[in-house]
Amino acid sequence: MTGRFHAPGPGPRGAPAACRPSPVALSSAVRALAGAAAPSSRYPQGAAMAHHMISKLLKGEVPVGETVTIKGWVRTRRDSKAGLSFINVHDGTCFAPLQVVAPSELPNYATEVAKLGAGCSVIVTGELVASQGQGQNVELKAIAIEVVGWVDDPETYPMQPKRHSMEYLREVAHLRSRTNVIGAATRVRNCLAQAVHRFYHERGFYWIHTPIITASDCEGAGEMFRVSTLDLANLPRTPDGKVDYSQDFFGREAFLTVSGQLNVETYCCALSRVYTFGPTFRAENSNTSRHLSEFWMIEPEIAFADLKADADLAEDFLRYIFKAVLDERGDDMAFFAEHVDKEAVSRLESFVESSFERMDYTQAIEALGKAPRKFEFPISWGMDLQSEHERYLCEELCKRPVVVMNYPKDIKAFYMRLNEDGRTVAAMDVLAPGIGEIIGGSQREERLDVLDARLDEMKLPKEVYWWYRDLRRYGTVPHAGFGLGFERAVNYVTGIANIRDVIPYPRAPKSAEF
RNA sequence: UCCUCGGUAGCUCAAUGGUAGAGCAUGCGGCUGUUAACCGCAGGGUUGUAGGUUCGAGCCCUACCCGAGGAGCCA
Repeated sequence: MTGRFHAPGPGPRGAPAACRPSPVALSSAVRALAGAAAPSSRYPQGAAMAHHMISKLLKGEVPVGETVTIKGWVRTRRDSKAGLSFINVHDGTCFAPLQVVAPSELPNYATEVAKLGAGCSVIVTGELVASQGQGQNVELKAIAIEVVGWVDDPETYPMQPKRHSMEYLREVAHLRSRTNVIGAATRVRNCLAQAVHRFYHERGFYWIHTPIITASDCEGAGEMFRVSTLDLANLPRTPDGKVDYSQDFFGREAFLTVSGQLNVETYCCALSRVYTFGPTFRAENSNTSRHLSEFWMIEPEIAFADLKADADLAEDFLRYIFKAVLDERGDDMAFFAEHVDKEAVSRLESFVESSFERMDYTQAIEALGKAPRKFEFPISWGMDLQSEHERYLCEELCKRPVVVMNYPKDIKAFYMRLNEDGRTVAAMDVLAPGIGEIIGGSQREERLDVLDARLDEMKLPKEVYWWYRDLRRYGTVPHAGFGLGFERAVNYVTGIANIRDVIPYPRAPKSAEF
């Protein structure tokens, strides 16, 4: 792979350096031209931003006739013997590239422009004009094209102007961000993340930065990654032969967090409405299209709230962030609908207009019993739902997201609130078509005696939960929350099937090259 | 981790146990206000790795590596 990290310079068939115009001289001319047309803003514009984003040009924010400068990467070049070339340049600010029309009169046309190919970086100054061709409203009639970086060996440049498989793109993760599909997924992901913060900010929630390193493994959600500075080849031992963690960095065992929930509960019971949004780590050996070893999770927690309020919040929340994508990323969503998943846009549109189906676990079991099809695993009350059952509920029975509530206590975590019936807890899962469980949440057990009884029942040590129990001793309140797997939400929105394609650098078992 | 399927040119894929091919990409030429342009020519291969069976293996067998789909765990 190191062979692909070439020093910048002309390609083997590119122009020799002596033939090229001085980049310094051209750059200053370009800056002077661009400065006059710089977009206005109430915030200062740095010199580095003294050029135009392609998104603004295509949106018509700059009038035709203006002289503008763009900076970006070449997608394709088509030559016309009428004495010009068409160069599609993208800069990531929107889905579409801008078509640059390069006349053969350019001083570096034969030596450089005619040799441009996919991946080359360029700075183009020219006049914004109405397009004579189909497919775009405006195009850039080039006055000067500066080649900033050549593609060292076009024959082995991994990105071609064609459809690549998602599996292949994963192998070139450092370059796949230049493709249509990953670029679109990146913009949608950002749109969702911004909408998450906006949603909570508008409702008076505080973003709590819960710790990434946790010093106890009492979080109870599966395998954890150990954090240690001990020398693995020479571990300190206690007299009875065990590893002596008192000599480790934190003086005790430490791990990467699998959830911010327990920590954020303490802030909830003081600031009322809080949420976390950060990375989460699971060391499970999961090889599926829905699991990552490192993923991002959003965990709101609300005080003086029950399970219904929790489900209401989940619904409002998802509707809000999906609406944001429809409002802000129509270009990218149109691409997903055309090339990735036909339903991508219509699914979101119906999502923001309709409510979730809600049913109790007990009702779900009944519905599954009446299902006009056979399941590989028969289901009965007290069992956890299998993937096939969840899929049936949301994909076939309801054909939209379903909130399943009030599960048997024996299949759920210790902190979930025990219901009046004594055999179920106030837990909920939101199941989305094609994804499965996208949200898991619950009302928390706020009664100390009931919590203690649950800890005993599940043989969990009370000592390590001392601070969590304190919340129930000092001014306890009913509270509830949930966790949304951020990447699963991006999968759902874009229609991209594999979770490894909606995060820049996926971490999974045997997979962390980049 | 388990089950199933797969790995052939830069990419996507063909090839009855008998000479390893196409499209796209790349290079060169032609043509054209073009739109993943089009036409022609050319270069490009230790068939995932290591063994084995056979006169002969891309194809059959064994092990391993990697990937995909499904399952479990979960978000």
